[in-house]
Amino acid sequence: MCVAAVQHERGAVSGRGRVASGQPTIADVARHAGVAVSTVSYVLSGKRAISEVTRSRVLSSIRVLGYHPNAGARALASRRSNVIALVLPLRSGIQVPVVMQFATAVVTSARRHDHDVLLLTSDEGPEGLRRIAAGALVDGVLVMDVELHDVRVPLLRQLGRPSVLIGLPADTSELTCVDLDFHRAGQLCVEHLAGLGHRRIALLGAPGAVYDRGTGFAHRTRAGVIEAAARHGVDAVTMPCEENAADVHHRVAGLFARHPDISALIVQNEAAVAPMQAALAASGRRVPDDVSVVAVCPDQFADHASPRLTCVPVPAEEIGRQAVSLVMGKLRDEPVPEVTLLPPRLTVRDSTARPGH
Amino acid sequence: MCVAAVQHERGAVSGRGRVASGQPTIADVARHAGVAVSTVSYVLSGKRAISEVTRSRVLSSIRVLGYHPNAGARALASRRSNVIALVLPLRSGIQVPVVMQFATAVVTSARRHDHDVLLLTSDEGPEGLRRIAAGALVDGVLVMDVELHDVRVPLLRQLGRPSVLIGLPADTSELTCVDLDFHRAGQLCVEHLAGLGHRRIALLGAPGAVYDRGTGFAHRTRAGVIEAAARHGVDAVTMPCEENAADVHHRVAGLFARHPDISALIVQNEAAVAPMQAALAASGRRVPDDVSVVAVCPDQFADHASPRLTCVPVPAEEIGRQAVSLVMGKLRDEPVPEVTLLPPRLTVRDSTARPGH
DNA sequence: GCCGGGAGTCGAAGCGCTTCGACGACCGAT
DNA sequence: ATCGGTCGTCGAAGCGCTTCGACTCCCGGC
Repeated sequence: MCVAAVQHERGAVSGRGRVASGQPTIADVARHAGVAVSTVSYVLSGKRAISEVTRSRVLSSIRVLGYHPNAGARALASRRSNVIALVLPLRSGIQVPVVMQFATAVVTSARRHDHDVLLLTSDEGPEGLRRIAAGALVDGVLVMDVELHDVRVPLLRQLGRPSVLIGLPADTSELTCVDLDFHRAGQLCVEHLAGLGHRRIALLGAPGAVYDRGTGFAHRTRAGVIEAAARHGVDAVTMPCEENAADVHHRVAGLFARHPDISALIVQNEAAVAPMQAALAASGRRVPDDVSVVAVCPDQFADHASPRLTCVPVPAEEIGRQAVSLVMGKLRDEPVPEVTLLPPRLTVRDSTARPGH
Repeated sequence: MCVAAVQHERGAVSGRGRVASGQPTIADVARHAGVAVSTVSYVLSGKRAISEVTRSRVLSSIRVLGYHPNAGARALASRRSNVIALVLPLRSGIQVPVVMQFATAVVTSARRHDHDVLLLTSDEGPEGLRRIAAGALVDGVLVMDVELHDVRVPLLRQLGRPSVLIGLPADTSELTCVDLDFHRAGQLCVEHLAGLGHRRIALLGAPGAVYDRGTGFAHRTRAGVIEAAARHGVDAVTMPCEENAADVHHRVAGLFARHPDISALIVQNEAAVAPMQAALAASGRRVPDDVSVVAVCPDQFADHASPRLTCVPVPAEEIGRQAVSLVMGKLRDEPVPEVTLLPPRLTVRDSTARPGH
């Protein structure tokens, strides 16, 4: 009906001369549909009852005009940006594919909750978090690669915005954390190997730097391995392991020199798997005939290796999904558990067997 | 001076009863510093001259109150969100570490330009782009993993927001694109090998799916290899290559069965490097004594392999930085080149040598 | 026939910021 | 003295949206 008027008003008399953005606004939609601005808003948000006839008229106007609500205006008025921050690590010792899977899962899940994801790297440090949160750019924060005594933890506590940590700091009070139960994962590996009859095993863990900075998952896996080994009467040697072929070779060689009777390896470092296989082959040991191998790594990776690896998959996608739904819960003021530990499971493939044939 | 008044007004008489957010606003800063709101704004933006004494008074009030400008309000008023979108691929055949490096570089560079990064995955498709851009959530868009005939390209052309593509579509008119000069990279590999005296070489390329969907870099590398091979009188066989050990083994075996005299391999698929080394070792061929290997992959990866690989690094960081500074240029309305191709360079390491000793 | 109450809609008041025009003060040039 | 011009500052008008009353119908219960 009054499309012409709309055009006229926007074209000629818009504001005090500022350039119009070209995008239709909610007012344009209201005019086009012959309703009040607030009605359009309620159609979109569903926060008040709207008659079916009005609703569909508004929706069709929206479609006709190609209207998309302005994010800034919406954030300002509603105090919700519909964006969550994802803080990713980018330093050494991270498992790139795991991080990537995780990020992907977070973005996908966030979209399902009608949120977008703002990407931060942890090297901006606490200041970046504060900027983002205090400026109301994001409604909530997901932090990955949390250390036992992470400097960001106190900040998160008093930030006034929902946050979820991926990984466990030493003190989880007043926080929300998700992670794989790495302690249990370590146990599972040992139990599997012990069940097969192995009596002397080794854990090739994460790079040294990861232990040093107190990243929880590395410590917890090691603890699980040691604990279960003791419980099953298995001898377990553990050592960190860098991500390059040279160090892996060196470690493996040294390991068998000192403990020739080791019959199984647990590998936590995905990047170490291939070099380790090479090293074993070079020393004339076959998998699984001479040495069994269990990996803690993405399932797909283990499946593509040769031989296919028995592994405890890191369910990056599941963790990502959980993390998102936990922040969303907190955004709705629902109570959420302080710590969510996902149960690991062990997938048996071709790299483990009874020792000594 | 009037801190008490501030407290009082915000505490008791704030608005019509809506809860105050707790964050200080620009009005609080203005009051605290005893100046007008606009003056604070100009101190922050530098868009008008402000006396030194006023400026420092305002800045100190900002520090005292812990003021952070509200992103939504700023975006609304200035029509700038100071956020750029980064569209990442998450499908098969992508080189995860490269993507990660790239994302990292983008975030870091964006921060240097006072922008944040919103992460999108390409599986939301064009609709996601439209939503983000039309809703003014972002000022500009970076799109990775562009195909030759990408559906998003027409959309980007008419989006009304600056965008930069990483990778080259078939038609680059009215666009801005950055990429490594993969054609030249292919040539470089061949030239290096030809210079060493190799006469029969093979390219183990990207996974088949990557060629099929017309991702530029794979085609361009292959073209460069073929072209340079012809020019140097070298026989070149090219074939796609999946990312799992089984396919690599199979490819390598088949290759040498058909062409026993091949003395050098070019590998484009980072994930194929390790399995390929294993396959060569299994067939009793040593690198570089029996077969030379050149990889197109991240430098760090090549340096950590054993033997250390001669390679043409993919300068993900550099591309990321370039992409960001190109969008920033476009945001400032500066003219930018349509296509930016970064020159590749070849790093000689231990995996290439003259053929037949 | 009257009242209470839900359903459906509207108008207007912000949300916190940027930016434009205006204005006083002060300068040097006429 | 007078005029024009900077410099520094202020006030106010939005930016496009959400949300809170308030208002009008209309229906059922008594």
